[in-house]
Amino acid sequence: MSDTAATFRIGELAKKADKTVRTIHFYEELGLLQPASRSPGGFRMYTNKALDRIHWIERLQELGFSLTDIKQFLADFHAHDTGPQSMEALRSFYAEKLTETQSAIARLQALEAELNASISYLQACGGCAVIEPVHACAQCDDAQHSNSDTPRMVATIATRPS
Amino acid sequence: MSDTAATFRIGELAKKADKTVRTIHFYEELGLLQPASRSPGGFRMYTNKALDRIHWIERLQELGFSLTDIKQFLADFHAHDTGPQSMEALRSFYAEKLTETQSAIARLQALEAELNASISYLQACGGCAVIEPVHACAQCDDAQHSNSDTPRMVATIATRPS
DNA sequence: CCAAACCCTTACGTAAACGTCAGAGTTAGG
DNA sequence: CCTAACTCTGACGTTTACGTAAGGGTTTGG
Repeated sequence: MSDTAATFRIGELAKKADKTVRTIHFYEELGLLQPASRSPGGFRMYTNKALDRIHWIERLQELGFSLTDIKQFLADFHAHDTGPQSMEALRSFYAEKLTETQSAIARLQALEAELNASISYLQACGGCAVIEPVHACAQCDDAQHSNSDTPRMVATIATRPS
Repeated sequence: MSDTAATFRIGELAKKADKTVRTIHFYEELGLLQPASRSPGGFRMYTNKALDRIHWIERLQELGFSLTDIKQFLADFHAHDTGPQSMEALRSFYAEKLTETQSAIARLQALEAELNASISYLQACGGCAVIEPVHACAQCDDAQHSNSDTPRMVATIATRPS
């Protein structure tokens, strides 16, 4: 964990987090991230905790959360004030996303399979199916691809502009 | 494949495809889908090929394509006019997305693992870590979770609003 | 103390993928 | 032929996650 208590300004935080200054401002507007303090002149000062927070936000975004989802969660989280309640909020928040993530993985794997099928089909065939219906394909009218198993992702696109 | 040559109006297509009429209009604006014909009065008339096309678009969207990506591809595709060239365009289009899909799967699996770790951590601990630093946790200061292996997705959120 | 490099707030701009009227014409059933 | 249900073409609205610029102050190295 990032643990030195030094503070720095927004530009440096932006660099460390690989985000723009505007993005950090924006997170603050949404209530996702507060500076640890302000300089005498009004500059936002951050510690490394802000960096952790940004990384956390990034992860949640990768999981498919919108920033407003995250904002909502933070509200819920700080609403209950006892530890176990908050932890339960966090746990169920994660649990819900876990199942969504798992089904997302399953969907992508199905699509991966379809892509593989389409690609090898296209490699086997000389391009015939793309323009003409499969049965008009002369050079590869064999077991490689019978009339019936043209991958949908190939068959559909094969039709010329209607 | 959908193969009856009957034609129908946009509302029916919308129902079959589970899209709104506006969405279909929008696809047409982008050049992704043309009606097979128009009625004497100017209504768009579609065949089942339109349905296939919509399903194809859906799949590509699931793969992370934007509609303008798809539009771009269709342009490329119809630009070459020989079969093999078009099929090569299609194949490389799919091939590129295949690798992206595979790394997307990998990323999601990593996140899945993190979520699992966080969830079981939160279940083992009574919620202590959420409010106080882990070492202040009284009831579960054992091997279950030592100071060092708090999942980042738990540790980060654990800090109260700065 | 002076200038370059930062930072402040305010506010309008952008792209994607549609949603939502509005006002008018078209079809299908009775 | 009449009406309800459907469709047409604009055209402006919406959300998300920032980008971009304007017109200022603030810090810091020399």
